[in-house]
Amino acid sequence: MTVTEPHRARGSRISPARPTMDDVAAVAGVSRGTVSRFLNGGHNVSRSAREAVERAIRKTGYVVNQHARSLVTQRAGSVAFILSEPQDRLFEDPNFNNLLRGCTQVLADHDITLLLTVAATDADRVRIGRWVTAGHVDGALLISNHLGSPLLGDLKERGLPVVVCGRPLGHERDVSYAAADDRDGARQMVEYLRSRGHRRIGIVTGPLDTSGGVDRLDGYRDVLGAADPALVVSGDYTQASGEAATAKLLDQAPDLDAIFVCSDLMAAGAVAALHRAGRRVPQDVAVGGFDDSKVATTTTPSLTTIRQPWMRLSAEMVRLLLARVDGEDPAAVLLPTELVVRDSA
Amino acid sequence: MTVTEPHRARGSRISPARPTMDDVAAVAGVSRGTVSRFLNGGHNVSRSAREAVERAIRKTGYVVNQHARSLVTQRAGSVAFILSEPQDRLFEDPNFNNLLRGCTQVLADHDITLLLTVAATDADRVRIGRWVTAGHVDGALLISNHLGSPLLGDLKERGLPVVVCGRPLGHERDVSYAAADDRDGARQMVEYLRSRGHRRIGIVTGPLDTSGGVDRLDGYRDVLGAADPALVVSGDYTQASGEAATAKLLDQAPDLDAIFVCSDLMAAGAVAALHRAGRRVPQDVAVGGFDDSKVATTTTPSLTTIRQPWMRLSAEMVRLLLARVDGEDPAAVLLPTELVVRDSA
DNA sequence: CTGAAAGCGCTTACAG
DNA sequence: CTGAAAGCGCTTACAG
Repeated sequence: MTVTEPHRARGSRISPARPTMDDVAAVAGVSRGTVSRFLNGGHNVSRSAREAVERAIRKTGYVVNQHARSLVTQRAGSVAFILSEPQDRLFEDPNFNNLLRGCTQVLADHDITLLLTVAATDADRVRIGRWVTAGHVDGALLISNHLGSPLLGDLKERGLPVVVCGRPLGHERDVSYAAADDRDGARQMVEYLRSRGHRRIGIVTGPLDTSGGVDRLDGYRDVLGAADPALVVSGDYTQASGEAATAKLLDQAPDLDAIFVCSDLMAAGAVAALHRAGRRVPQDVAVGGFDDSKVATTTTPSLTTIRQPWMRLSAEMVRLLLARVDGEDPAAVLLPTELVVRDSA
Repeated sequence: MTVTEPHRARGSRISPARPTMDDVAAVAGVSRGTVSRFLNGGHNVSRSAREAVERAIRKTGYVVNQHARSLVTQRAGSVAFILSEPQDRLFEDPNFNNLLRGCTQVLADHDITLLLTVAATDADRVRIGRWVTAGHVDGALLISNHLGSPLLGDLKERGLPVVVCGRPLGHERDVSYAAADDRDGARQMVEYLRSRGHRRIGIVTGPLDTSGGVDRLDGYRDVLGAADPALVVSGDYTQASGEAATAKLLDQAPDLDAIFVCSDLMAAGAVAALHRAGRRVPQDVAVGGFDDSKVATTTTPSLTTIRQPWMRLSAEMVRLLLARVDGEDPAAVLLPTELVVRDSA
C-alpha cells in the first residue's frame, strides 16, 4: 500500500502534487474504477470498499479534476449567466439581482454552478463567446437580449444550448425563452389607470429593440388604440432615462393625468421629474410602474406596479436550459403577471 | 482527405459532433501536432502549413476543447472573483462594481476570463470552495474577507493561489493582498476635520472583523487618541446601517460637530439621518466619507471623502495573483489614499 | 519545420 | 461487486 509520489512539475511550485484518483485507489486498496463508481453515485460498490474509499479520500484530500471528468462526460457542470449590458446596469437594476438570485438557487439544486459574465463591450462579447463555446459551460442563460446583437446568433450557430430571458425578437421559433406576459401586464396597468378615471395616459416605454419594450407598448395600445404620439416616449430602463423621458412627456403633453412607466426604476425617475415639475403623485399625475422590484416599495409614494414572477421565471429558464442540454427541442414559457396596487396610482 | 465522422453520442442530440483537432489536421493535411503548434503561438510552423491550418479551422469551425487543453497544461485560463457577502451587497455597494470592472479589464489584457461568484450562504461557500479547487480556475480574488470566515483557510489549505482585497486579518504573512492605506486615509480625514475647527468628531466604523473596519478606526485614534466611547459606533457598510449608526451617535453625543463615516454609502445614510434630525450638513455637522465612490457625487451635499485607488488596486491584485500562479511567494501591496474635498465637510 | 507517441486524470462499457 | 482497458481531446518533448 505504498503511494508513489513522483515529482511532477505542475506549472506551479506552490502546491504539492495534487492527489489523483489513482492515489486514492492505492490508499484504499481498490481499483480506480471503484473509486470512480463511488464518486458517481456509489452504485455497485460494496460497503467495505465504500468505507475504504471514504477514508482514503479524507486522508489524501482528494478533489476530482473537473477537466478530466468533463473531457469524458462532455459535461462541464456549470452554465453561464450572460448579461449583455453595460456593467453599470447590473448594479443599478434590481431585476438582474432577482434573476441572478433565482437562477443560482435553482441551479444549485441541480449541483450546477452559475458563472456570471458581463458582456459590456463588443470585445467582451467576442471573448465570452469564445470562452463559452470552448466547453467551459453546458449552456447559457442570456439576459437582456437586444435585437441585432450578434451574441445570440453566435451562440446558436456554435450549437450551445441557450435560453433567453424575454422574447428573443427574431428568434422566437428556434431559441428557448421564458418571459413574463409583458403585453398582458401592460394591458392590466392601463386598464387600471382608466378605471381610476384617467384619460390622458402617457407611456414611458423600454428600449424598442427588446421584447419588454415593444410588448408593453403593444399592451398600452391594445387598450388605448393608437394614442396621441405626444404621449409616447422611450427610455432605456435606467432611472435617469425615466426622469428625462417624463420631463419630455410633460413638455409634449402638459395635460396628462397618468403615466405608465415600463419599469419601476424608470418610474422612480418619473416620480422625481414630476416632483420637480410641481406635480403631485398621484393627485395630479398617477404613475404606474412595471416589475414590482425593490425600488417599488422604497420610492415615495410607493409604486403601483405589475409584478413579474422572478422566481418562477428563473426556475423556468433553468428548466428550459437543462432540457436543451439534454437534447430537447426549444420551447417557450409565458408567465402571467399581476397588478399590485400601492400609492402612486 | 476524407474526414471521418463517427456517430458519437455526445450526451446531446442537438449539436452535431464538434470538430476536434484531428478533424482540422485531416482537412489541412498535416499532423495534429502541427495544428497544436499553430494554435499555441505558431512557432515552428511553416507558412504553407499555417495557411492550410487556418483554412481548415475556418472550414470546420473548430474551437479548442478547453478541458482537454487544461488537462495537460494544468491551467484553466480563468480566475474566480469571489464575493463573500450577501448577494444584495454586490448590488448595493458601488465599490464592488469598481473592483469588478478593474479586475475584468486587467485580466482581459492577459486573455484570462474572470468568473464572478457570490458566496452568500455557508452552503454557497462550500459549493464554491469545491468548485474552485476542482481545477476550474487558476486562482481566486477574494473580495471582502471577514475574520473567522473559513473560506480563505479552505482555499489556502487546498493550495489554490489567492489574493485578498484588503488586509486579511490573521493571514497577513502567508496570503497575498492588496490594500489601500486605510489607516493613513482615516488619519488624513480626521486631521482635515480638525483643521476645519471641529472638536467633537464622531466615527461610524465599518465591521470590526474586517481590516477596513479596524484600520480606519485606528487611524481615527492616531489623531484623536482614545476618544470618548460615545463618539464611536459601528456599521456594516450598508446605507441603512450608516443611517442607524448616525441616529445612535446623535443620541449618545448630541453635541458632536463632525462625523467620519467609514464608507460613502454609509455616509449617504448619515446625511439622511442628520437631515431627519434637523441638522444641516456641513454647517451643523460636517460629514467625511471614505471610498470616493459614485455615491459621493450624487449625494446632496456632495461628500468630502478619501479616494481609494480602485484601478490600481485591481491591477495590483491581478498582478499578485498571476505571480502566485507562477509560483512566487505571497506579497503585499499598500496603496496610498488621497483626501478629496467637496461640500459635506 | 514536422510527425509519432506518450500522457494529462478521469468514466464507462465489458468481462468476469 | 470489481478490475483492466479503451478513450475523451489536447500538448509537448523527442527524433528526425
